[in-house]
Amino acid sequence: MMVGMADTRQRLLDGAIATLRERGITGVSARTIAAPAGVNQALVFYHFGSVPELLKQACLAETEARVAPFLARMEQVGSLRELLDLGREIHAEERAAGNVAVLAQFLAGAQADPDLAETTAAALNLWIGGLERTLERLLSGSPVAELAEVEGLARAVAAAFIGLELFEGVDPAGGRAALDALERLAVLAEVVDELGPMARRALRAKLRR
Amino acid sequence: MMVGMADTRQRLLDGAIATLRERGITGVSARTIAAPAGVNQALVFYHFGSVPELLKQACLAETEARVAPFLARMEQVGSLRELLDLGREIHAEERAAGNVAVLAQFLAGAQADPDLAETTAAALNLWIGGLERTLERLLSGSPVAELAEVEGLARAVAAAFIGLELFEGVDPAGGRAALDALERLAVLAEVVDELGPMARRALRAKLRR
DNA sequence: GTCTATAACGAGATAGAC
DNA sequence: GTCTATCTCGTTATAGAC
Repeated sequence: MMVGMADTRQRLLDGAIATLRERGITGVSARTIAAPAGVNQALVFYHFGSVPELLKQACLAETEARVAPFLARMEQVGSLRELLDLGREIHAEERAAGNVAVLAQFLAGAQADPDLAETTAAALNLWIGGLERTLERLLSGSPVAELAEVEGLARAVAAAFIGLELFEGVDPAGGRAALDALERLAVLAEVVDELGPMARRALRAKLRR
Repeated sequence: MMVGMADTRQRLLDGAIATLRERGITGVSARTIAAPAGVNQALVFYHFGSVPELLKQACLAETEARVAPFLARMEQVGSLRELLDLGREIHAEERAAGNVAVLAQFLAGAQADPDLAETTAAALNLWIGGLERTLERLLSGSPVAELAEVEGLARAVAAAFIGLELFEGVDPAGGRAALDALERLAVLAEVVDELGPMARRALRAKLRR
């Protein structure tokens, strides 16, 4: 009855994520999803109608589950340095869980599939929204906020995460070096954030040039 | 004779890129490549042995062709601001040509294909190598070089480009906002680069904290 | 070198037994 | 709800005519 169905649905959602993680977007099919879920291939169509539809639901469900615990923690962050630390932690955890890689696969698949693109954008916005609210709060009155719009900053960080994750997949050592460099540059924002009024005026003058 | 072969080989290489650009990594097959090339599907196997092998050769050939003209211009760049301008230009041109998007598709496909991963890393290194040499030259003696390793910086920039390109595919407006924010932040590096000795010491002290 | 034809297989999707 | 069986199609890859 209901239990079996909910269970199978969830197993298929999990199987979709697992397959995406291990075989990439090119390795996804009703059969390769059903195998790790331990159910029959036909159930993909019974429960979801089509493989793309299953992928879309898996994308949203998985991202919602992953993002929720971090949203709460973002709200308690009190400084850019703390946010950077949380970012490091998120990256490590999501990397270990293979989740950013999954989002990257969705992103690649979405390039030629407008329907999947919409869903992927919605999933990414779960991360971006939290990041945006946090940055808005932390940067109010900061010269960093004068430098760049918060909406753009949040999206740039998310996009850079995705790019780094993909790059790490083809060059792990290079990916680590890149992440390290980005983190060091991010500290610059913190330094600017703490500038005194005089230094701010000097910075503004330099930037206007 | 030889002419026909070289011609067909090239048409298949071009067809592979075109298909990748228009239909994404999931839309690639011997048939979808042969169609825009205007040749028979069997020739993929005659000339390249397999579809993945064709993809690998197309990846390298295309990237080499695209990167060459920019390498020469990188060597003539004399400041970070000029490099930033060149970067903007590269982004616009490559975006119009759909080429960063193609690299992104390779990158996604490479996540589950070690063979393609190696080729993709090699292709990316064509870009990264030029960027690295330019940064090395521009940043020698600059405080930015103390802040982060050049190798990491070059890879971070490349990875961020890729991520931005993918993100732009699912959210064009958001992608533009992100690119804008990144460019503004990059100006920070230029400002730091031009700091006087006293300001440098202050920055170092802050960073050490 | 290029084509047609075809073999062998995996894909999405449905019908129907249970 | 879940399975087996099956249909149809697209895929890789090869054989052989030209």
